[in-house]
Amino acid sequence: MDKFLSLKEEKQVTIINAALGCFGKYGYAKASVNDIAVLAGISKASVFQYFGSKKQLYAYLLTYTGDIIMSSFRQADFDEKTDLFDRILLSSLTEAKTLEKNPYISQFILSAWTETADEVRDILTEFKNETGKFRNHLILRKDDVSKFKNPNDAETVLQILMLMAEGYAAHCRNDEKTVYSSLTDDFQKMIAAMRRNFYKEEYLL
Amino acid sequence: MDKFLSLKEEKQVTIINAALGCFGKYGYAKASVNDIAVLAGISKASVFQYFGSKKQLYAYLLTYTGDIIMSSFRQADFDEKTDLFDRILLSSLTEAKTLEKNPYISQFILSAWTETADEVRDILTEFKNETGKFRNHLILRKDDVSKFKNPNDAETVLQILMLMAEGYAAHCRNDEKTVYSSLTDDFQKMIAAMRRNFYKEEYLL
DNA sequence: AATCCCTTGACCGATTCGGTTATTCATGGT
DNA sequence: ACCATGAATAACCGAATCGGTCAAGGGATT
Repeated sequence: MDKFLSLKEEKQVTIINAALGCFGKYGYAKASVNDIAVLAGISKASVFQYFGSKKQLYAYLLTYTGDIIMSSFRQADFDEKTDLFDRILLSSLTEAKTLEKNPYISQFILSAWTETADEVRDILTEFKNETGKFRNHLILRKDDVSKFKNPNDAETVLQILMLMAEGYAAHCRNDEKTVYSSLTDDFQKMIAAMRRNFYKEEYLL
Repeated sequence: MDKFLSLKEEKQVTIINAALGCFGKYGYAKASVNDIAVLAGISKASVFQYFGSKKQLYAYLLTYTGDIIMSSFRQADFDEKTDLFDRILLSSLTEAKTLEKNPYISQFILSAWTETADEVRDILTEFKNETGKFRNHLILRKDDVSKFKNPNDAETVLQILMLMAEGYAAHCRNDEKTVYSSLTDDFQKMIAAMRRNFYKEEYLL
């Protein structure tokens, strides 16, 4: 795989995105190496030259995406943000930025979690153990609840935001032409409106 | 295809769901007739016995799902509901009921809209023309806006609800074990909370 | 012009593709 | 008990595609 790493970065990104897209869309079994090669604009033989085998390519993508997710979550320190909406917003912005550079990462990871192909079962269990513990940042804290006009709404709002995030991700994935930044602006606007209407006035600053 | 229609309904549903799931998940080219047969618990030869060819099966599914969508939308008359939240809720309930009976319909239709296989291009354009005009029911009306404490929030709330619906659909699709009715309860709770916090008090009854 | 390395068209055996056919199986009438 | 009949499928077909290999180009560098 050092063969692959010595390529110029732009070509690497093209190939990686092609592979992420194919595996993410079709799953391991149905995604053929030829599909990936054609989508990346190179020959099938080159893919094997770079990665050795289909399984090794898949394994590389797992560690690649795993590293990106980890580092982007480490970089944005959630513990500093003490407000529920701020944490939600920061999480979304982080994810949007990652997606902008590499649009197929979330799709790939999502498919990896439901992948059942025997050939990659071993490396998948390893991957799941490593990354299974991220995303505990969005829990509802005690001091969040008290800010709501009606404290019972806190749990409901969290569910709303979760659903929105899912829909947002699905939306991004389906529409490649979408400019992420503008969508993110809309998302910020929505969250601001929610906070403005659900919070007690003294917490609106 | 009369061969297929003379089967007992339960078996029909099983086969249809298997086919919808495979086509929806993989797309026309990658979904093989064998996949569908195995998933439905029948032999591949039977599929050809029932539908003649892969393309004819796909065409049947298009009209099948198209009819279901149309009739379920006709049945729930949206024009009678004059409130934005009521219309959203009714739309969601209708969709949830349809999904409960046939979980893969939305996935199939979604994939059909991005299908590019040459072999089914002709029947797809026909299908898109027929069904392209439904779903204009969720437009924001003039009398909705005035109910908001801040009229500017109306547009934002509509976007939030759209995102939630997308996330809701994605959620339903990924988690088969989910009891739809309970999820629908949660959804109702969320919408109620939104209305309670965004509307002027005189519209809360 | 000889060397080197990267890329790829052509090819391999094996599998799977959409589709067909001949056999098996269940069932009901006699 | 027997057979006739229709439904379901195992076995099969040629063609295409699968993951993977390899030797023949092609473009630099010396």
